[in-house]
Amino acid sequence: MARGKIQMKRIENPVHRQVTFCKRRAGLLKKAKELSVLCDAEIGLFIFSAHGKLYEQATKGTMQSLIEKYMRCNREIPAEEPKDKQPNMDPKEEISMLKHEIEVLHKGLRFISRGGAGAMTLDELNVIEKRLEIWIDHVRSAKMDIMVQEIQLLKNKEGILQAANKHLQQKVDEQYGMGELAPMLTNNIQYPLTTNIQTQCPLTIPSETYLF
Amino acid sequence: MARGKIQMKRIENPVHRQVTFCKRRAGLLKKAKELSVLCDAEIGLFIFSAHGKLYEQATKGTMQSLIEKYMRCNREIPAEEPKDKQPNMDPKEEISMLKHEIEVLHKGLRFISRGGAGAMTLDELNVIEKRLEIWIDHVRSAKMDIMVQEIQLLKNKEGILQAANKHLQQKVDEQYGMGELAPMLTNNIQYPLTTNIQTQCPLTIPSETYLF
DNA sequence: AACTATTAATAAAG
DNA sequence: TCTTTATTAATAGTT
Repeated sequence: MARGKIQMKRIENPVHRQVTFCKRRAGLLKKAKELSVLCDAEIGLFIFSAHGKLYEQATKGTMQSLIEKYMRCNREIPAEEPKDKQPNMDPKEEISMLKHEIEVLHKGLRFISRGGAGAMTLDELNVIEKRLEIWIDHVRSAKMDIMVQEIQLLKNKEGILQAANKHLQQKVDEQYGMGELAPMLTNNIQYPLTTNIQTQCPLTIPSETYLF
Repeated sequence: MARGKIQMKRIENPVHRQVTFCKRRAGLLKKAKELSVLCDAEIGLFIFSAHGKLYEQATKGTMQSLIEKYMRCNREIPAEEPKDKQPNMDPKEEISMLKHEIEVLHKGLRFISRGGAGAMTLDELNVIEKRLEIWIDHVRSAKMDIMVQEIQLLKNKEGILQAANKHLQQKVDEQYGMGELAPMLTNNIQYPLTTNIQTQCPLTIPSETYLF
């Protein structure tokens, strides 16, 4: 537009590039403003320099509100509203429930925000979300394994005890039947079953203690 | 810039305004592109016409990613947790408010499960992430409760069986001791313990099946 | 930064 | 709307 035309490609000379950036940036912001004023349009414009510095212009309101409007426009299907499971409920109880739900939520948010200091991209958040799920899975998996193991142990004990019990009951029955029938088995078999079993579980699993 | 200069105010003639909007919009988008190319800048530009139609341009990547970058740059003050502004509030209004908050979270979840095709802000995604954790917690809580219950049940069974076993063992010992000592107890007590206990667990808990 | 020769954008008209 | 055209605005290269 002056003293000769230029090629539409990256200006290699850094000084020229910086100067042009300043000039054209100003021009672009100005034109955005003009378009907004002249034609009653809402315009959001942000420019990141090559070094990452931000220049912005939001006509009619804040950039935030414009971005929200932009988001709304880009959303196709609003999807249906989730209905209440229990339509009729005590209002106080309902408030309490909802508050608790939100409170827990905020607690979690604080946790995250303390760790993941501030700014993250969608991809980063996706990764973290996956990580969280994986972490939760790992902890849960470990706990599940332990609990399954414990359940199996208890079942085994139960089986052994029942077997022992059966034998003993049989013996008792035999003893009571001695009046009519001669005893068939008198070999004194030792049942160590009642002595070696530990009632105590290796783990306590309080129902209110979870991951965090 | 042609055939006379114009005042920098809204063009009242609708036809003129529309024409100018078309022309200047094209010009602005073009200049944004040029600045981006020439100076290696990232530019996000969106224009809403007076009637709400959206025109946009995002150089170097998607508008979504640019908005995220913008959000990051603007994230100096994280803003405090929104406390309850009005401690005493109309219950119905409060319920409505809280429900709305939760509804937003549900909306976000739907977004995620659909595959993240739509557009969301970083904050919305953060909320969703928290929501996922809460849901995982709820499901886990329910499963934990069931398992704890089951373990308790098994422990109880074990106790009963051990008690029965002990009694039976005692009886057996007494029977064997009859040769030297007269039987002390001959009342035929029935032990229903070995018959009523169900070995089958009400739930199967495979260690590889988790929440999703 | 300021200047200025040129080019680019565009207001008004067709 | 699209094209043309007269004019202004933007700006590349220079100081």
